[in-house]
Amino acid sequence: MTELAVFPDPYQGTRPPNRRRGGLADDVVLYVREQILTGALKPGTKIDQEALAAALDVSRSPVREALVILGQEGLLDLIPRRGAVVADLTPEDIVDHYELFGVVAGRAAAIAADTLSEDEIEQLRAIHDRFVDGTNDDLSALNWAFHRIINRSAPRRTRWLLRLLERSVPADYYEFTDGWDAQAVQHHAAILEAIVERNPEEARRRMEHHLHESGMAAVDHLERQGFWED
Amino acid sequence: MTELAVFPDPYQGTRPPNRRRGGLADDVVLYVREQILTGALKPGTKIDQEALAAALDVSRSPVREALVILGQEGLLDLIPRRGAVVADLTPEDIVDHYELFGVVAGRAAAIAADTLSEDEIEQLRAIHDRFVDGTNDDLSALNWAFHRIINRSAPRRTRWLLRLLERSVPADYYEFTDGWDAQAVQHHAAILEAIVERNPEEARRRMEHHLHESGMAAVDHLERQGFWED
DNA sequence: ATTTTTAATTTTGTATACAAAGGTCGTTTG
DNA sequence: CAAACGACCTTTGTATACAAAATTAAAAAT
Repeated sequence: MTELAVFPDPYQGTRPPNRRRGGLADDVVLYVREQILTGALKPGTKIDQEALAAALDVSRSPVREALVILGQEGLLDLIPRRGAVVADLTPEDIVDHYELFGVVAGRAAAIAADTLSEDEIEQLRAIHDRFVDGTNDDLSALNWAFHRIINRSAPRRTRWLLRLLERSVPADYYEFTDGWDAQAVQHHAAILEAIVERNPEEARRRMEHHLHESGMAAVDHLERQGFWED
Repeated sequence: MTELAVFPDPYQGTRPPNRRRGGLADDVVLYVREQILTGALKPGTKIDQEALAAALDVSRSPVREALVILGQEGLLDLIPRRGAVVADLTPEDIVDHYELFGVVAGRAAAIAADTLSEDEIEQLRAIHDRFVDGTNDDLSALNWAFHRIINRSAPRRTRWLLRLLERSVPADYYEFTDGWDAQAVQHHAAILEAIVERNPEEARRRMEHHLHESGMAAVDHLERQGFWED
């Protein structure tokens, strides 16, 4: 409709024809979140509900639900009666976010050191070995699997928060570039060791350190990608 | 409409006549959240959108947005195509939640010990003094003010998470009953002391301890209130 | 009598319609 | 010329309408 291509609409008709898992709102969330986290949508940009709906070929109902979700995630500022605006996402925000991620994931790691069964620790080691090897598999998937085993030992509310923190930050976009994967291997090895030794406090410290460094890597990568240009 | 009074509708016509701050969705969120956190709505209860809309005399549009928000807060489970159900909220969940609150507020306290100005520390002491006194003011408000000074020294994302964690848990309902206020005074004094001494790690530890004990008090109080009866 | 099938009903998800607040732009007035 | 006002247009928030999935009830079959 409008010639201002805020939503270039690469998804036109791309949605799987018949089968649909969640609702349309989920699609909208995924789309807008990606736009924000890749830097396509800059902070301060106003979200035009109508335009977004048109771009994704849905009505404003699912769009509005999506905006509410992204607002809760802190990616959008929802100002009553005047719409949604892309929230600021400064380097400080990223660092802070990963620091929070650190204290929560650290808690999970401490619990894991206390409660993981020998069998689960063995699984963890197996995944880590393939991670060290690095040639065979998708590193991102292995990284995810490693953290998953640790995190699922945490109680429900902690898992809930970890999922929330995981979603609302650039992740897949930066991981395993440059020498980061080598760093991550080191970190994972140290965490695994602390868990094997049943040392919760050390596991916590090392997980916090891991996430701290992840935050630095993320900021670094985003800067190089020109995320904060213009 | 229906004789099954799932939503007894005490709010009928109670909304301020003309002035409205947020949207209707906020009202619905407040209402349902209160119902859940006071135990009026038990875990597993299905939320009937139509009935809720009728009870609050709004349409389903704001109701659906409210349900999305409460889903994000973890108070409701939203199952696609089959609606919203009140999420489980076991003693373990409460304890876990306060533990998370602890690590995040602990981070804020550590930052406060590092960065609060002398002037802000003086404000903190003043509020604490009135808190100790206890006779003049609303303890709940003073408690809030105390934590607010500490929390606002934290970076943006941390403040965001603290707000989220604050909302989605029983708080006002239990605080300052029995001997809890005496406990809280002790805790606050210890935290203040660590901040005055510019000792971040001690401030963090004491804040974590404070929130840990708060969680215990919350569970204790909820149990006595019959929150988990039936 | 119990289970399976199928038709009817309810309830959700999505689209559309409408009212009101917000923003825009030109005009007026100091 | 700048600030203030006002008519017009846009966008949001809310209500309603409609289609499809899910649930319930009834009927049929084992």
